[in-house]
Amino acid sequence: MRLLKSAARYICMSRPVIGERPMTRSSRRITSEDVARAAGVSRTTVSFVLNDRPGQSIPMETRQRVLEAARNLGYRPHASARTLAAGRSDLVLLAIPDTRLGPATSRFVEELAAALAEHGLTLITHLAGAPLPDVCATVNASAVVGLSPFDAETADALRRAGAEVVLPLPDPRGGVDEAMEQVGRLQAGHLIDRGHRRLGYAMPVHRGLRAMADARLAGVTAACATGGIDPPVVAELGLAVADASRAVTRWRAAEVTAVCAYNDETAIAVLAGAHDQGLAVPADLAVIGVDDIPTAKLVTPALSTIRFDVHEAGRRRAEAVVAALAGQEPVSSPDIGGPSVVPRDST
Amino acid sequence: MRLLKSAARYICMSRPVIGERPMTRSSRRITSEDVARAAGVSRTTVSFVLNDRPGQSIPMETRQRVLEAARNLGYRPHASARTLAAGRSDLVLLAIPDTRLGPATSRFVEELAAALAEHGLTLITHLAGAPLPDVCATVNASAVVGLSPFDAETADALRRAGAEVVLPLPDPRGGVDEAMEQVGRLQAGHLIDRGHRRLGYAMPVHRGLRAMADARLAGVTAACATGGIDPPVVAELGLAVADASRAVTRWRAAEVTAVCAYNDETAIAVLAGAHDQGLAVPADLAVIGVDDIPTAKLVTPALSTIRFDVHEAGRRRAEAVVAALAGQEPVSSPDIGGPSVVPRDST
DNA sequence: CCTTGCTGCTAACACGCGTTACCAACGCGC
DNA sequence: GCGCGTTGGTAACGCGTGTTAGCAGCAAGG
Repeated sequence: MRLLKSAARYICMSRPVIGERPMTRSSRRITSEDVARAAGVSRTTVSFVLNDRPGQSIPMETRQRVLEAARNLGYRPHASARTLAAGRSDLVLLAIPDTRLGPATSRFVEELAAALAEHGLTLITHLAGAPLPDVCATVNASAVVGLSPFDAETADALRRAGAEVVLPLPDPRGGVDEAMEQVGRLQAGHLIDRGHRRLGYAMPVHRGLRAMADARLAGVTAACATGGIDPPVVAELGLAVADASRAVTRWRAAEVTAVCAYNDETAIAVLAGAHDQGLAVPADLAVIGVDDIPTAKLVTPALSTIRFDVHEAGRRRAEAVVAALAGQEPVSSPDIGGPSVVPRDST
Repeated sequence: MRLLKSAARYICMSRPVIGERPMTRSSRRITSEDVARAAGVSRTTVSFVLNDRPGQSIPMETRQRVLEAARNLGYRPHASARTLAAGRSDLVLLAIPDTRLGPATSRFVEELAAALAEHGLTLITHLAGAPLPDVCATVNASAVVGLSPFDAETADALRRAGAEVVLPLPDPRGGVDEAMEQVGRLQAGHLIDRGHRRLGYAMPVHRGLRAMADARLAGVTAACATGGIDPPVVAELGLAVADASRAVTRWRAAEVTAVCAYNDETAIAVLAGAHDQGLAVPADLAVIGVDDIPTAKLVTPALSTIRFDVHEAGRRRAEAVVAALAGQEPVSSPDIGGPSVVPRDST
């Protein structure tokens, strides 16, 4: 029987199929049948033991025999077969937007992956290339997680592609991301506390960042309203000295004394612009960024910024995913956790 | 028959299985059988048409009918089933090491993903969390790609986990990465060209970067030998002003006039250290980094650096993967393509 | 007439696993 | 003896697909 099978495979192999390679080493995969044979039980029993199926009465002695056989043989269940049979995969897909991802993101990913792993889930990240729903379908992800809320259309496409859980869900209130707004509020609040009465906002030109930038700007605007001052003077700039210099000129003309930047890179561009215009930071113009990238404390003057508690954030997001997979459907989008101001020399 | 099947599923659904959610919307997946029924042919024919199987004579009319049915129904083949049946997946796993990934990496990923997609392969990236071989087994990746060569042990584990292709392979010559060495040579060559006769090397403390840093340092050392000067004075530093300041003191004591930094972030730290010591760059100390991160041109003075041609590199790497999957086993590790010097104000 | 070959298609198996229905053995109460 | 529950397991089906062997139908050649 087994002989027949491998004969068939051999014939198959000998045909010049495109992309087919002769199986030189590790000729055959170790399946649960091998484990069963080695332990002297049936495949079903192996499955029961390895999956710790509750409600089954399997004596400790048999259990040990199976586990040992599996370990000795180096058995690893075939994920696709498992997915196919169970109708669900252990994969969580993290969609990272078309933006330059910084160290904050990277740490968030690590936390998320670790927290999901504790629940037997595997995190896969997707940066670019194939459209998200396609990738989702290809890997049979049971959950898709984004860094900021998906729009309704994308969320729907992902659902159709087989994802059971999509987080964060589009915000039904109108798409403003609460956590990002909070970041903007912290930036502006810090500057207002230091006595600034006229703020600027440094907006990135990159289109992919627009949604997040708008949310942060909304927070800045809100804080200005709360503090009783005018909304910020918005200027767009790319990561170039010339751009930044132009923006600084505009702000000076509007009597702006402090600038909230979309992120630390943009903030560093503003620093360069101020330097180009011969302005002193923070005396002539204060600047605050977001992210606390490693270079933030290395530039001159050291950059004030907003830091996220990514540890907490990753863990919370993971819990939300697990809860949603367990059936608690309407989990609200968990916020990026505890942003806080890191005051340095630029404000 | 079909009725029976869905009845059975209903019963299954009604049990309170852990993590099982009632199928509210999109009750059933669209399978190739649905397409077959809609087109009035057998499932086999559908498979032949959709996979464009050569050597089958299927009239254009039938072909069109099948394609149209598939399109109308929004059919998407179930990846796990496909993988299970074919014994091979369309997934390529990109392992990104435990290092802060910069924009250069991000662009490389985009290129790689696009190039692989042209061959019907899907790129998945893995940043951290579960051990790489486990992830590889979980997604049934048919190829695993790293940013720098794997060590022999890891490569072996990946093979055992089911990966058919692992790139770049461990270098049999002794583990020095040719491309990384080339980067170091360019850095040192540039400085020697400018007349410097005594170089320093800024080594990151982060352990995960050590292998790559050693390779780059080897390149610098080689260039020094070629130029007939002493090997570089190596100093370790973290991304903090105090660290960098100490390193700069050491270099000054050794009469170093120019420093090659592991990457741009480290280089910016060196700039901060020089500033802290009241030194002028490049007059007292020249500095060159690697990566050309966006902030490199924004700091004062603008940082000289090495830029990769990531477009070319991603494409070449993708071709190597495709070739290896097609059976050409001994593909040598393709180099990161065309690094070049970007001279700015810091040298 | 029979053979041969081609066209267009299908039945049936295999992939590796989770799951259900069922079974043998045993002990216990009647 | 019979019924019944528990323990410790197994045979068999289904998941959705790729692949192969094979089968009608038809035409051409002998």
